[in-house]
Amino acid sequence: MSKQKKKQKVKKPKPRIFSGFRDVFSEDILLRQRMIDTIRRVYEKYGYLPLETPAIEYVDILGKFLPESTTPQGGVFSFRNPDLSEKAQPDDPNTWLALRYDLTAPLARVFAQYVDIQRPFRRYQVGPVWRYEKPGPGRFREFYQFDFDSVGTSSMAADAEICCVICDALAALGFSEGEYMVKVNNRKIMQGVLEVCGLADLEISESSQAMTVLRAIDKMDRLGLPGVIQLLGKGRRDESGDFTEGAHLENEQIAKIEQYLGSRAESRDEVCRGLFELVKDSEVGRKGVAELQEIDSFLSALGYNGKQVEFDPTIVRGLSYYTGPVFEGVLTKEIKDESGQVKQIGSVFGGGRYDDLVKRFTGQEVPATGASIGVDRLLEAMRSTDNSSCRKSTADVLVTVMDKKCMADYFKLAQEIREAGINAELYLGNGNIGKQMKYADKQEIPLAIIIGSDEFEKKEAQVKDLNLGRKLSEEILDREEWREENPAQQSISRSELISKLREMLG
RNA sequence: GCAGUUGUAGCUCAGUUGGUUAGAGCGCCUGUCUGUGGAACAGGAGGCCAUGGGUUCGAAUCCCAUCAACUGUACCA
Repeated sequence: MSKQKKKQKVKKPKPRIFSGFRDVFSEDILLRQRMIDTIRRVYEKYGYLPLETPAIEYVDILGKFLPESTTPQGGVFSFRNPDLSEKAQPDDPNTWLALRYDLTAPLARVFAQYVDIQRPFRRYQVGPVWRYEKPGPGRFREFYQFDFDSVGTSSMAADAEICCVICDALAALGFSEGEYMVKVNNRKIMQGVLEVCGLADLEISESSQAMTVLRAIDKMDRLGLPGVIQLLGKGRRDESGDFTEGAHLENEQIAKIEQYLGSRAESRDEVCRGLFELVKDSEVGRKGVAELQEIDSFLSALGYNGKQVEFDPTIVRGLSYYTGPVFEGVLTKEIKDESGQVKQIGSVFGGGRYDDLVKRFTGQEVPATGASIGVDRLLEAMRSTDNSSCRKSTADVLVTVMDKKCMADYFKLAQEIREAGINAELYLGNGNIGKQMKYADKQEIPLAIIIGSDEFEKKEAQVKDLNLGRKLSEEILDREEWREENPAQQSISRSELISKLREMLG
């Protein structure tokens, strides 16, 4: 007795899940799978090859390309290497492991590690990455990225190609021209602008004024020009009363940057000309403009117009390792969220040129460029815009069980249907026929087959179109009517069953 | 990280100036309906009122702490 009491006192684990992580169910997975397949076909059309790398890397592999960063430990899930005893050398670089937080750093490692890889090396990779940061709506600590990169080429053709691939991928997903846009900028131009403003005390370091300026520009889409100008000057107080310290620029400098941010124009060429005027006194700046012009020439030759790819000086793309052109694939379509508020989806692709990433391993210059898609975000966008007509179930047909003694026959029928290339599920539960219909309805299985003793005798089968029935039921008020009409159901001889199923499934 | 708001059923929320047995809608299960989904009607299950401490004769309600969520902001490789 007392033993039992003790047993009951043992705490049962509460089912729960760590913040920022989630369970994903069939509906979402099926949709994601389909999306990934579509994008993969585009990547492969351009000749990219698949690569897989492990979820866990040594911390220094991921980390230290940001020389003075207060990260990475902050944003990374890291833990002790269990192979090493705690007494082992404390500064052994193998001591700490971490979950990868993107797919680019591991790519650089692979390239540095396998020296004999044929260059240029073009690969795509999809998989989960992990970041230890505050989760928000549509922002998780574990999420999928789908990258493609060209390593070992400094040609602007590679960068132009990245833009093409992003366009093609979004088009393949069903977004039409005008619903998406690739925005391109160049880090060299930004550096040129900073130089022209007399902020050339780069190397850009974590807390420098130049850095604060870039951060401010990066907020353009959210705060708009007035907010950015506040941040360039003294600072900005937000709705909650929190104050963000500004960059304390002189009015003259702010004016220059304002001019820079305003240098948008109808055509890419025009943007380039405007930017050139602005940074012509800076060597890097001129180089950056030249790069953009080269990209423009390729894109124009291929027929990618200004509605698909535009040059946008407000694009910053974080403060990361980018050294040249940077890209952002945005969805311009507006969506409504649950509360009916109109929202912009915004950026779904991001990337750029990172010529120094491999160098930190080998010392060798290995230019590279690429982009990454935020799979979950794009998925969310597709769900709320439209074009995801994915159901929860993989089965096209549910074979119901009327008479359990005939289970073998039902089983055989299901097999027969499968052999004809149609996904068929045999009902394996205990419910009566009503339960089984309900099951098919809830699972969103489009068709159900009913065979009882009558049908066995006549060599027939009842086939019910659940989707059609659901529609018809809206007009039926009375139970009797509902039952007698048996909506959307028909008798079909066994010999014609398969072809009829095919026909009904379209 | 900082600031504000909020934690009551699976979900969305009521819950009086502290008062005895904690409420609704939706969803779920069962039946009306023994070979047919929906609707309708009837019934049922489901709560340590986030957690821990205080104040009080008495706390979902008041106070403190912790945790979590949401919003803004910062950071974002």
